Amino acid sequence: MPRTVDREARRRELAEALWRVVRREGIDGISVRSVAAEAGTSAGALRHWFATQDELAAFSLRAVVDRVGERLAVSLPGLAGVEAALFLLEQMLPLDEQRRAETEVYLAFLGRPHAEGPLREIRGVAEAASRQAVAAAVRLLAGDGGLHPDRDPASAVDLLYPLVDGLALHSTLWPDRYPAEHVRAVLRAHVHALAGPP
Amino acid sequence: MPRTVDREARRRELAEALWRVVRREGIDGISVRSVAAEAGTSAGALRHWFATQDELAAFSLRAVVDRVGERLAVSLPGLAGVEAALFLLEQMLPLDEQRRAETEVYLAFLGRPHAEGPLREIRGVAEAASRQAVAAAVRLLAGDGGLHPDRDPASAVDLLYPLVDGLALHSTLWPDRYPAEHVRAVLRAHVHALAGPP
DNA sequence: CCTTTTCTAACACAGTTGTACTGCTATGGT
DNA sequence: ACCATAGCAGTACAACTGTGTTAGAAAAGG
Repeated sequence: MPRTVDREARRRELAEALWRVVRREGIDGISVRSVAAEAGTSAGALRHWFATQDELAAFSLRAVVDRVGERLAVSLPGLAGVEAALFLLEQMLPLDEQRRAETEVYLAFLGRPHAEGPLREIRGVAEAASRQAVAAAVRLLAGDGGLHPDRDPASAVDLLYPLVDGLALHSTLWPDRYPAEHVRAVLRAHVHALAGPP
Repeated sequence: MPRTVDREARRRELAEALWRVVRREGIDGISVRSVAAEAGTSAGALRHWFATQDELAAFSLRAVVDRVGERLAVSLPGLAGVEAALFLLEQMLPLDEQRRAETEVYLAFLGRPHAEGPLREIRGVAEAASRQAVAAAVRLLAGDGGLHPDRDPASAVDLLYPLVDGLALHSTLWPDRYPAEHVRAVLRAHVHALAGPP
């Protein structure tokens, strides 16, 4: 048998090259050739792994979404109540280099609101997952006295969810004005306030 | 002298053609030819008004930002306190067709966080203006008993500002899941809550 | 060592892109 | 009436794009 390569790992590797191009040059910077060069290979080789450019883009975006999803699915490291909820929410914020990369790439793919096709579908999944993660965080709060009994969990999610994405957006676009500590502080302040009466 | 055209109006007209292309096909849909066709003219004519594509893009984005800015600067129509604050904040949300168009176009230009040049500068101005508008809204609240004395105005802005942009983001990307009424309701609920103790 | 499979590079090609340039048209001042 | 010129269309061109095609290299089994 001929040489064999870990197929999934290879595709992931090429997707990461696309991420780097997107972060450096924006979504317009993506081309079969530029991504191939970034990955240290050729356009022909890239085509061996992804039949079309759209397939590469879809795979790359899905890889980002999956990575965040995996972090969200992991059991919380011995935390409970408010701390557990914050841990969960912070998985969706650009608080370190890895999460910043994820947010930037994801943002780059948002420029076409009405887009159709696989990319739109992936975004739809990501959106639903994000909202569910926020809902899970609110449930963690509610189960541990972190949510005041007079507060409606659904309303708490309605506010917390856009707040999280808004913070992610600002911190990604203006990391100097809205650094990780600021994002974390605003989030913590609000989550702690949820323990009080409305 | 030869025939003369309202130069600024003509440029604005072409910018609006670019908006339509961006909304229909996304930021990638922009090309000298596609925008010219959308405006019912030729690529050569477009070049007569904008030396380069970047100049056209910058002018178009600035036009969006200016339009929102003008609405924010207009004196409030006989409102005060909470209602005035809400009116101000709602100018930045995609609550009708015009504002939805603005938000979509602006979002389309956000895909390159680290971008440099005029586009980045315009975005910087828009970001600062948005934040100041939110701060103005909070001041309106504070001056009319809409902000509880135990609340810190700066903290209120720190939360309200990303909330507004997060709502705008969600409503633009998922108008079906987050329609105008939902956005308005979440915003009103939070602003009214600011009158209570923290 | 040799065969077979997998992988890669290189080239080909048609289409699109931004920009430049040329010349035509119509208009307002003289 | 005349014509200088703003406005515009059309063409040209080099660069780059995505996608095919083809031939060769690399590696694991016999």
